[in-house]
Amino acid sequence: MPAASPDPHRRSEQSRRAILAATVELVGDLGYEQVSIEAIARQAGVGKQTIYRWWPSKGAVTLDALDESLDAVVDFPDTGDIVADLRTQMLGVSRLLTTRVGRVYQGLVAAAQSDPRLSRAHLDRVIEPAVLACRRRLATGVERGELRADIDLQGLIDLLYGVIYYRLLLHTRPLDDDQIDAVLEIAFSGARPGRPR
Amino acid sequence: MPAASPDPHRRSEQSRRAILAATVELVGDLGYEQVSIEAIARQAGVGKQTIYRWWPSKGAVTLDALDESLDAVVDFPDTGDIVADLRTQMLGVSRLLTTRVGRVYQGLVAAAQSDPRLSRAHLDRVIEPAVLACRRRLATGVERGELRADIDLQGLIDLLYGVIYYRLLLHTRPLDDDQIDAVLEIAFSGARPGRPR
Amino acid sequence: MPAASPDPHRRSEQSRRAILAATVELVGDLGYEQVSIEAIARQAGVGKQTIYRWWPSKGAVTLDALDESLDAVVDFPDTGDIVADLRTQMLGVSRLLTTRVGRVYQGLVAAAQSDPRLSRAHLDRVIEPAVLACRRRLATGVERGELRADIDLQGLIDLLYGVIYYRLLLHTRPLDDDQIDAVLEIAFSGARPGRPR
Amino acid sequence: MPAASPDPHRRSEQSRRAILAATVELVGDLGYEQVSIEAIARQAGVGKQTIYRWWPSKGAVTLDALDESLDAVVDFPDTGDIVADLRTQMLGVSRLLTTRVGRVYQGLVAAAQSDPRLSRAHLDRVIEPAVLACRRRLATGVERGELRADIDLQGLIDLLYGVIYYRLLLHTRPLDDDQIDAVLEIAFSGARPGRPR
DNA sequence: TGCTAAACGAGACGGTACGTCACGTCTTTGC
DNA sequence: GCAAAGACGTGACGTACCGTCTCGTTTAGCA
Repeated sequence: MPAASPDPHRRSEQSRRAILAATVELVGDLGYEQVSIEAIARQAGVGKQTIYRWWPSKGAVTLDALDESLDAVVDFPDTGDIVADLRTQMLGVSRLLTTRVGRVYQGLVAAAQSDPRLSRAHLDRVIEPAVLACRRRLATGVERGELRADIDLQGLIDLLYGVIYYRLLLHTRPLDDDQIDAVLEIAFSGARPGRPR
Repeated sequence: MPAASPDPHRRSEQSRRAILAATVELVGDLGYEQVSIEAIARQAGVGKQTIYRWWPSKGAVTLDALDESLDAVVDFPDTGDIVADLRTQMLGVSRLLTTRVGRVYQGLVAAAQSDPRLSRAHLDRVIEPAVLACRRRLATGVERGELRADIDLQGLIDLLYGVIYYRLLLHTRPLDDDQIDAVLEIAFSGARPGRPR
Repeated sequence: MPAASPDPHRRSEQSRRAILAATVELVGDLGYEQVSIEAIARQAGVGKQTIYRWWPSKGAVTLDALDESLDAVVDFPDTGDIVADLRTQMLGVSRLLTTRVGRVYQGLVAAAQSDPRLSRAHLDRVIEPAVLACRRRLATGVERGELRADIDLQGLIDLLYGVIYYRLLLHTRPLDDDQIDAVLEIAFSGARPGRPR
Repeated sequence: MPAASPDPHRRSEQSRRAILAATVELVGDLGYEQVSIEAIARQAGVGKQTIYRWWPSKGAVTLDALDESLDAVVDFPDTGDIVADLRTQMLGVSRLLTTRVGRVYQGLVAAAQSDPRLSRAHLDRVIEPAVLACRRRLATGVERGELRADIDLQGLIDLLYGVIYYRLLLHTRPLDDDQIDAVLEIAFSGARPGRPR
């Protein structure tokens, strides 16, 4: 397979990396609002124009910076036990959000509140792939009879991931193991009494 | 008994109202980031210093402005049917967040991402009272045998309200009736098959 | 002749003194521009309104504060030697302007540059009385034959006091004894050669 | 010979000119105190930062603005008649100070009262060159025997220019022809009687 | 001696300008 | 011809004072 042909006056990969790294570092350490594009350029040893040339806004840089840190988490395991697999994945996400990546993500969501294009990009590039992967895993669970066939998959996904966002954005601490268990217990067994377990 | 001595130089209620009203209007119309304190002062016909005298930041003004719009929603009905009552309340919240108040709330949460004191105030003044009211209503449901006695109430609350935040902050449209039904169905009956309904 | 009717609720002499004293102290120490009316009120332990009630501007307060420090200097001695008497008086003025009073005076003149009413008041209350006193002493000198009868008295006064202002306002150090002698030598004997001394 | 390395990012001559022109216009028309840096920036069509980048204060801008208007006046004619030449120059200065330049100069001196660095700059860039030029012309007069050899040149200069400052800063009208003649008469022939003319 | 009205301290108010920071654009120089 | 450097016009930041306007609280003179 031949290498993709590079642009003749191609952008500097080195600058790109430096910018994204500086973004993660600064936003992770100081918080999104406290970081200016000028500061990122300074930290990355790059001219401001080089940022403006390739990204429309600080939020867009942040999204790109985040993107590379998030790839791993989208994968869903499939051990045959749907609840255990969800627990594994949710725990992974919760833990990742405990690190600097969490601060960056908080910043991204904050920025997206006032920037529809950024919000759109966030949905397209982060949320939708994750939801799709989750939905596929849940569908497998339905096929195998682990889940009720009439379940509203979107509702289930919203329920499970809503908790994580709620915790992240309200700055209550991320879910720990027990809390994830409690949430999964309710989601899969229901809150009403009388169900045989 | 002498009358309590009133403050000699008390703050102007008229200015306070004008500032909060201007904040709701501007943030609701233009979005949080697009609104400056100068614009709020201008719109309210007030000096900037009058804002800075009484609030530490734009976020704090926003929280106060929101506070007054939110009082109604905290109340939980008690008709004897816990699921129906939750549906009523969640629908009320979802609908309120469809209005300008929703934009204001998005702004508040965004601001709180970079301002720990504001985040704290948000939790204390908005989240905690709402959660408490919800918990009380759920506790009543447990007493009446409508809910499993061993349920994790906090987990249930996180689950239900997490969905709302998830929708609000990701700018997917707020929950409609059917979606609320689907969420409640899962939360109260569980996703696993085999439960008699 | 009936006594002037005093105000029934007359102004506080104590406050007046405190304000003028605070003005001399602050302006003398920090410089005119660096002192605000709020600072004077603070320093004097007085409400702002008490200043605004009695003076139209900071410059007016400064003029009043100065006025009391300047009374002594207007007096001209008359020992029979016009040059010696002028030397005595000019030296007194120059020395006074070395103290805090000098800084206050600099402030007054600066303020008067942008405030015609203040400039007018300065002329009427400070300059004119001093010039008048000087002119009277010079007239005596003319009568006694110490001065040429055809001399332009105003020109002579301008010349002598112009030097003092020039030094004060350009912040070159005030005239010392020798410099005053040199100036008087020129003014009274002329710069052209050939005059018998 | 290698070219001197030019600054890579040099300042805009156009903005500099616009700022100085706006300063002369505004200060000349409205008075120094009445003009803010914001107004100068507005009038010049320039950002405030561009002023603050290159000047430390309004006074410094004013000094630069003045500087260019003052170059012509420093020159002393030399017709061989020292008194006539001084009359020519003093009249030129007095007339210049009747124009907008006079208002600007009043503002500069006022500002210098509270700003030692500005005062220093004023002395170095305006006063000293003028005094030097005057001293040179007077020295020529001494050499030619027009002036007494033992005259105190600095005292004579202070005397002559003190009058002009006195008039300018006290807002009595600038010297006219006759007044300059009177002053020169005294300075060069003295106030005492008996001198042959 | 108690009443009344001004002057008082305090300080909130609507404003203007301050001097700083960051924005996003533009231009110049160097690799 | 992209990248660094950084000046530019713009505009918001948060602060300091402006001069005006209440507030209660002295404090005098008149009753």
